[in-house]
Amino acid sequence: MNIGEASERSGLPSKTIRYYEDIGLIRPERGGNGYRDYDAADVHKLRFLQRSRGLGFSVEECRQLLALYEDRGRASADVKDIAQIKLAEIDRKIRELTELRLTLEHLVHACHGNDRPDCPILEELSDGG
Amino acid sequence: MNIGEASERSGLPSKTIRYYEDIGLIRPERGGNGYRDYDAADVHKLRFLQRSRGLGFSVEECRQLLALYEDRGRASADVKDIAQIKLAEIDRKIRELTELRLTLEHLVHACHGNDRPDCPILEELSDGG
DNA sequence: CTTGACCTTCCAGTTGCTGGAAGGTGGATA
DNA sequence: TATCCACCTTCCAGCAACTGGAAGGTCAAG
Repeated sequence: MNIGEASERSGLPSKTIRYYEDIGLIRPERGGNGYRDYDAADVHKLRFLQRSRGLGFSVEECRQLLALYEDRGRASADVKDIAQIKLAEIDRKIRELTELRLTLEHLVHACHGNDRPDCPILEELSDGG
Repeated sequence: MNIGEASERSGLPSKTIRYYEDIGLIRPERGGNGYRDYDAADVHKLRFLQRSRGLGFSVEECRQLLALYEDRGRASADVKDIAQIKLAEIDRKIRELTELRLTLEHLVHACHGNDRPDCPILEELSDGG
């Protein structure tokens, strides 16, 4: 099938699919007209990529996961390791954002938000609290 | 003062300070030797930038905040608006990351993580659950 | 007078795409 | 058969927000 159909079936834009080919994640056949020709296995891989990217794995992590996925003899522990590292990263991000949220919310509440020039938000940014 | 000292006092790397000049956020004087020469007001702005970037404002938002900060007659409501939009964005990010976390945690728990090849994480990525 | 820590500019790379230009191909229609 | 349009191709450029490095100028100390 052409890239348009592969795009529909995988949920990835054609541009992204070509990009994934550029960086060596997939290698579809080519037809006599130069068009890329995707088979079911290619679409499967593309969906795999779409889901793992959506779960927050970086492209390089997806490359590892894909390699593990294609290696029928790999240990599930290898996959679990990657996922656990990712989980810790997500936890850290959530913590950081939550702190940020608190600070910002505090500032927003402190600001009366009228047409007068005095503003606790700018004061905090300026003075460092 | 030279860029090195401005860097120490503001907490921003010299590279970043030069970059902020490139994109027009600050304009320090130049000495006869061509070195940038920062005064207290410059360092103040740099610290302002350092804090607002740390609070998750984009560089363009920082530019707006800086303009508002320098406009002695601005309404605090303008600043509050920007901060509230940012707050909503942070909330959305936290929600998304929390969902992500749940999915991943579920997968990690389901995977026994041994040296056998069957792995629920890869199965999920492959089949779409 | 040389060393080493600064400073300068400029160019390239990072991540993960996305947009657009210029041009070839394929199938339906007039 | 001509033409049209949607699709495909490649390549180049750009986004955010820096960061790294090369090549070279400046300055104070020993």
